[in-house]
Amino acid sequence: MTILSHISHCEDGNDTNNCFKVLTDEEKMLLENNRTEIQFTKGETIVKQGTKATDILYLKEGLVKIGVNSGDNNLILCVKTKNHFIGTENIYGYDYHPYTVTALEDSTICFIDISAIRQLLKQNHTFNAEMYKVITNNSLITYDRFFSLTQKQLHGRFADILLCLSKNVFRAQKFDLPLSRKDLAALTGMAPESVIRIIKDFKTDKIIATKGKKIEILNQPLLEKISTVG
Amino acid sequence: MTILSHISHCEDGNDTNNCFKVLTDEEKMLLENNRTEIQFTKGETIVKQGTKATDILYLKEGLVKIGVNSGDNNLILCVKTKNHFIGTENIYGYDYHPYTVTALEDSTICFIDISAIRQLLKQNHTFNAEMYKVITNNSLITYDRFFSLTQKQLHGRFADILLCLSKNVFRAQKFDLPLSRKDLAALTGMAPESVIRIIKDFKTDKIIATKGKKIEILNQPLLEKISTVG
DNA sequence: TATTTATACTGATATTCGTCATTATTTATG
DNA sequence: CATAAATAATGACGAATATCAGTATAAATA
Repeated sequence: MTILSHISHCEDGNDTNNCFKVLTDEEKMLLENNRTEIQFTKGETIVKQGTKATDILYLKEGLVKIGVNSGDNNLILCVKTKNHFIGTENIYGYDYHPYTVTALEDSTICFIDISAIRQLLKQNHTFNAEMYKVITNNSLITYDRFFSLTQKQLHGRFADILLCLSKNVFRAQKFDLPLSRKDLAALTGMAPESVIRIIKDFKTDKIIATKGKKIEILNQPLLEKISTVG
Repeated sequence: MTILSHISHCEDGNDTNNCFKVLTDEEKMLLENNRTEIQFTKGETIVKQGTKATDILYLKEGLVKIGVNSGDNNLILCVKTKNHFIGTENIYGYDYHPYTVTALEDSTICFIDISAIRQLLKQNHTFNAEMYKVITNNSLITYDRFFSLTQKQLHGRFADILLCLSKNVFRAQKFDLPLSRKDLAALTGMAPESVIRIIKDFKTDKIIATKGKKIEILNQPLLEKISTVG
């Protein structure tokens, strides 16, 4: 399903990163004193592209989409699950949010002051190394999606997203889809009508089954094949 | 031309990074003792996707392409100019080259031992911060290209690449194009025939002029407009 | 619960773009 | 220098996919 071995198409909701584990109690307190925890309800905008970044985000609970928009064009770079950092681009070098983050489910976000993050990166090299891993993983996921969306056609792209949602985001064959058809379109770089048609195709071929917002993967091997064939 | 203010579509060949400037003499020696400088001629593969990474690359002189391939599909993620790091994904977290690096012009590459880089990141936080900037910039460029290739159609995509080559890579209205039509196709996510047709279109509209490998931008404002309109 | 509004779906049509086959031109090689 | 090989260019065609217009369904709101 992917060009990069080991690297999946999107974030993994259960494999938490090790960033916090490597901190001393004192360092944890520093973090604690420099963060604000805020609840967002489904649909709410968490940060908006172009605004000044003063914090690094940590998704404690929930699910969000990372989107880039310009005019009518809409692109969802990726979907982030709980226990992931968001906005690591703003740690050093760029002071504005490069994308819009929106809650797909009710979510709990920690806003961590950038200066606190910098302090920790400076004083705890293991934390620093873990942060590199987080950022590197982001890059690899982006390359993989870049490849998928530019080199595969509709069915392959949609197979990629379905596999990612099933394997990494929900870790189940059957799950509630929190994304609208329009979201799925922005995530796969196609028109919403195309999304609908592909879902229909996959249903007639017994690859998936849907009922309301529920979606179930019936034939994963075939989906994998569609993904690789493109 | 881009969704992210300040951020251009590709690397800038003249704005060198500050990574080395912030090192002490002793640290520079550490680097000196842990690097190997190798010459590559045009067309040579510098590192190959999937192979084990033991070094971080620094392009001292020349021009390279960063490509991802799988089967027949070919994608050029970006073009890197001199004075840029390559393979920062391998600093921590991932031990294999995620892409193939190929020389577009005769190039001089420094292979820097990863452990030396890690040592410097650990002991010199300013160097560390500069490395974050390098990596962040890479991410932003990738997002921008991601957007271009998935949201714009052929003419818009090709305008983006032309503007990038002119403004950032060669810093001239007129330059020798070191990329084949096939390369340009892989860079813009289209068929080589489409590249040829668009070049023809741009020539009939007096937007560009070509002569052999030389290419000249005649109407940059219009090119910018084509880029934004998509 | 009725009414509006947003989302999902469908079919017909148009367009963009890739593929294929062929020829010209450049570059590499004996 | 001649020949082969790679690259570039062109036109005809077809496939993939977007757009549009319309309907059905679900969700939000009065």
